[in-house]
Amino acid sequence: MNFKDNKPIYMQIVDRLCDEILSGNYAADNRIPSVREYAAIVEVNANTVMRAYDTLQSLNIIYNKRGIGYFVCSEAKAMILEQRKNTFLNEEIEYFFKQMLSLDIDSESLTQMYNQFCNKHKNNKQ
Amino acid sequence: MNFKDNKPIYMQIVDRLCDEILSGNYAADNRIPSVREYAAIVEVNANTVMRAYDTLQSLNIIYNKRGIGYFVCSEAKAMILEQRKNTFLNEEIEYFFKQMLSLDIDSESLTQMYNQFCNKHKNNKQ
Amino acid sequence: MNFKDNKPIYMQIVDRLCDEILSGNYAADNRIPSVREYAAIVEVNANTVMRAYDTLQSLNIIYNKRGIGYFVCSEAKAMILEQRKNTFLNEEIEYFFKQMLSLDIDSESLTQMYNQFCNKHKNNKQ
Amino acid sequence: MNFKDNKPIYMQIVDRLCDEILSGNYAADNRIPSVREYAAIVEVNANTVMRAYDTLQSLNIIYNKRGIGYFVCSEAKAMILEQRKNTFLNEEIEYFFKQMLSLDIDSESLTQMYNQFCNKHKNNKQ
DNA sequence: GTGGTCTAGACCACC
DNA sequence: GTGGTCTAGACCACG
Repeated sequence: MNFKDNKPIYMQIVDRLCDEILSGNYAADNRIPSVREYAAIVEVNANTVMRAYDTLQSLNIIYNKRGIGYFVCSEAKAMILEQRKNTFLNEEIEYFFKQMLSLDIDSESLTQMYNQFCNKHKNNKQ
Repeated sequence: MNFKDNKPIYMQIVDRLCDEILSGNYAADNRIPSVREYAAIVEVNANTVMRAYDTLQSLNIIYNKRGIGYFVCSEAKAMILEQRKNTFLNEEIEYFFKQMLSLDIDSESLTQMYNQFCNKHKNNKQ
Repeated sequence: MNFKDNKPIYMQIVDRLCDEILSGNYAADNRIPSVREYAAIVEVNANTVMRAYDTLQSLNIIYNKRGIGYFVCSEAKAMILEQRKNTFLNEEIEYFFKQMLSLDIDSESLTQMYNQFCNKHKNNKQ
Repeated sequence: MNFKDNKPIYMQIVDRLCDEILSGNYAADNRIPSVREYAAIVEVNANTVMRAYDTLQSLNIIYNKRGIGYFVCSEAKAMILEQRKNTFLNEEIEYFFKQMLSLDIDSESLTQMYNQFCNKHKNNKQ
């Protein structure tokens, strides 16, 4: 896995696991790979994965069965979306709008760009 | 000044100075406050402000007259806008649209939120 | 069975078996369930139950007849009570009293809470 | 510092720091020792102290000023007491009462023991 | 100087 | 086998 270096690796692992859960790759109440397995997958130290799992656990996205492993919470998807929605609405959107103002981009051109983006995205999927 | 946790303080100072330049608070070829003065204003270590000034200088937004102080470049506004436009269009907007997609926010509600934001912003200025 | 997180599962099984012996559920010199049976009852790995039985054996609370099963020692109840009394008086009570002091809980409210607890406990038994 | 081994070291550091805050050793809005300093004091790896500080921060007992250090929250004492009261009332007291029941200790003898404990404690302080 | 992240490797309790 | 804790040491961004 390729990590960006503007964000801690363990947070990028958190993001990745969340994506995998949202995509249905790891379903509710299913076991996710062990710390060591996942460390091998993403080619990272086990401690770093442990920290990611720790974070996810404190966010109620995964839970631990002692001696067995980590499992996806039944409400994981909802938790992830809620989590993301919160930071999006509370932090990201304001900064984004400020940028639009200072760059003099009005809502019409924004809508236009968004539609373009959606179309491109659709085509990529097909 | 209140700093956010997700961004280095010196970068937030850079942003703030850019905003002040754009707003006309510091005009082209005028002197901006000394490092120490500005450090007092924003209540921050002088080294941190120094680093912000350094950054601004390397972006051709301010320049230094040794022994006198820092001055706003004549093309500062243009530089800032170009700078912002680049990172906005190349990096931020894509991430932002992805978030919208995954959070199921359509362009109408986005437009709505933007209009709200603009109104709030106007009122704050008055 | 619901296990708490702050104590090894096998110790919680030890506690539970002791409670069952004290309550007369398993009488002296009677056979207790096989490791596998008990593992099924409490929904736990057989190894974990094995470890609990091991512990109980080393405490002279149960004994093993090879090929037949585990049996309650004749002095089991006495052993359990002695055991508990020891750790209670030597370790737990001091910590408990310290907490009360630091949390400013006086003996009157403690008595009150205890009476409440006893009433609740009675009702549960009925 | 002597650590017990029935509890993770970093949690014992958390406890110790809380005690020091309660005792007034570290007052509200004052800086506590740096991670490395504290590691030297308690003779432990810096990572372990870092983890303790992390925990305390997530409990709103200390906060971080970037590049400067950790500081005691203004409401730290209240947070600690609330925290401790919660675990005491929710977890410890029930176990304690169960022990009393099974050991046939009534509330009178408990009160007696508590008074003894308090007297001993007073004498130690004098 | 500060914290923060990461690695490598070890040891342990527990399941 | 699992996670959890700890150490030692490194590197880095930040103030």
